[in-house]
Amino acid sequence: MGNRSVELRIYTAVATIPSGRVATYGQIGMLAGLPRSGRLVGRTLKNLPNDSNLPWHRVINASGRISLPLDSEGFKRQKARLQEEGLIVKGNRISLAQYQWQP
DNA sequence: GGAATGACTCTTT
DNA sequence: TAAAGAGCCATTC
Repeated sequence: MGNRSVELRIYTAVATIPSGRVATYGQIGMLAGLPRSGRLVGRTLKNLPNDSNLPWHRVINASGRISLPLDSEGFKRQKARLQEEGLIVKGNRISLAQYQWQP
């Protein structure tokens, strides 16, 4: 098994989230082989280039909410993309019971 | 090596 | 349901 950077493993995990579903930061950490690394996952996604085609918008926090500031551009983009995929987003809330990805 | 950092999470109030 | 506290991890300085 070749050693891949933490960054790359997180990217790979995020890329597997299917359209119309969401995963939590902690969940992505687990899938990337980095348990309890939610904060790390969030920090890594923040550093993504704007032109990245990674489905970062499908990652939300364990409370079922978008973790970006409500008034930020990032928040608007994430919410819009999720809605485009058919999810119901009320304010910054999303139903994990209904949309959380179960790998 | 030690301290600070962040798109987090779990438990307890 | 919301708020506060402590815990966690890799990266950066």
